[in-house]
Amino acid sequence: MLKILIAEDEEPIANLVKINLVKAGYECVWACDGIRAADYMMNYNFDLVLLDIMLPGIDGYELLEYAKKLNFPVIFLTALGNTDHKVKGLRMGADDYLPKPFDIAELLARVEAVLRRFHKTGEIIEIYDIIINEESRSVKRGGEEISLTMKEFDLLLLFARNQNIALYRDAIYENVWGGEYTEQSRTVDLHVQRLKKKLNWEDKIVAVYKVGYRLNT
Amino acid sequence: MLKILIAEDEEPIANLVKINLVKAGYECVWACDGIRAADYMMNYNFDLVLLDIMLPGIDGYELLEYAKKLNFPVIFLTALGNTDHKVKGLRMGADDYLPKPFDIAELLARVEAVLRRFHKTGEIIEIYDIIINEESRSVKRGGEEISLTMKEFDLLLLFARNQNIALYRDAIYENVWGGEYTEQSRTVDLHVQRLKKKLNWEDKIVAVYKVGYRLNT
DNA sequence: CAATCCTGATACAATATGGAAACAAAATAT
DNA sequence: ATATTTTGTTTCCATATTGTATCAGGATTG
Repeated sequence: MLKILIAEDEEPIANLVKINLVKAGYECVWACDGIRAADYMMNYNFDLVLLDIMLPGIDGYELLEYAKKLNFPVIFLTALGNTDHKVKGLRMGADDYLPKPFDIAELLARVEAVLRRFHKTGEIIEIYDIIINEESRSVKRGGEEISLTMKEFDLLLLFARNQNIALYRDAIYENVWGGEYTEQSRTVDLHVQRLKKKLNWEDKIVAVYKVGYRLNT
Repeated sequence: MLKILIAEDEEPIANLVKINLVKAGYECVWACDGIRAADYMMNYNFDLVLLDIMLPGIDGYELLEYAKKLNFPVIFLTALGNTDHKVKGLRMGADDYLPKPFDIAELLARVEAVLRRFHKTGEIIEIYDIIINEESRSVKRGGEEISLTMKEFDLLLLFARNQNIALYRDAIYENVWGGEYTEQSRTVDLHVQRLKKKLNWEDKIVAVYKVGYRLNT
């Protein structure tokens, strides 16, 4: 799930933002001053930072610089009409800004736009203790990469997208291999077995008699 | 020189914008209606399009779509307060918007920001202990310059902009070399190897079997 | 419960791939 | 013009991957 840091001192605004972002499916953390914001950035990984430029504690521009150094995209919030702030912020590498008071629909649109721009939206699927990253074609368990071959990865992706659904062999074959499935080929079986072994999922991907396989979650 | 298309029917506004952009060092072309704008886009290459959404001739959203298809970044101009337009435009892939009447300083800042975002202008990227300076086309590690050839640098830039993403060989080839990728060419592999060796990144740029390569960060 | 049909496991063969080195061609500098 | 650097092709080779064959053990069905 995508994680957003809200650095904003006015609690009502922060709450409004948080409620709407959570509703839209993001995980939110609120920092009510500059110190806390810096602290969070130091210790956690965020996909986006919403930064009020007039924050008590630390200068907003310093925080902006810090966020950029950590490669967090930043949308900063500022009072309407204060062109100086807008301009300076954008010059310093903020990825967007939002003038207060803002429209929630606009906030969401901008958040989405920035996340898309930063490739944060590529599909990432978590199943049990495994994280599948489609863009990087990598699979990790507790930070450790599990090396899969191309077919194995495609197969896993198929299962991940069809959890708890019994997949027919011919469907699997056509999805992963692309050609026509011939009855007596054991290719699918073999690859499923190899995948199961690599992931230690002997009990999670199960054979469905006369049909194919299913990933239980 | 960077080339900007101004699609705007009100001549005074168009002029104001043009004068200021030219002063800032951009080359400008003015299109006073949708037909002309589409015509220009078809025949010339722009680094940015400023698009008034309420243009006579062709629907602004259609033009937006067309510009995105041609990979031109778009900032669209709209009357203040019209959130619907803002949101719809951003959702449709506009890269920014500017509410009219706008401040010239803000216009310039947004233009710069979008151009920067689209790599139309110099950029500095840090990865591990390496600093990549796009403008000077130099790469440094702890103050020491690492001398890369042109292709190596372009390749590194591509990886730097797509960290943790598995890049297909054909995509790499088309990005760096520009032509059509032929299956049996080992050019990409060779240059990746040379780059890895020069940077001591044997473990950071990894081969993704049957796909291409990926820079892990 | 037995006959039959699946699936799991293993071994092995074939194939494709990426790393490395050598070399040739083209571009650039001297 | 010559030397040097950069770029791209070719070739070889170890190795990863993929697919087939085979057999043994289970599940299913009547």
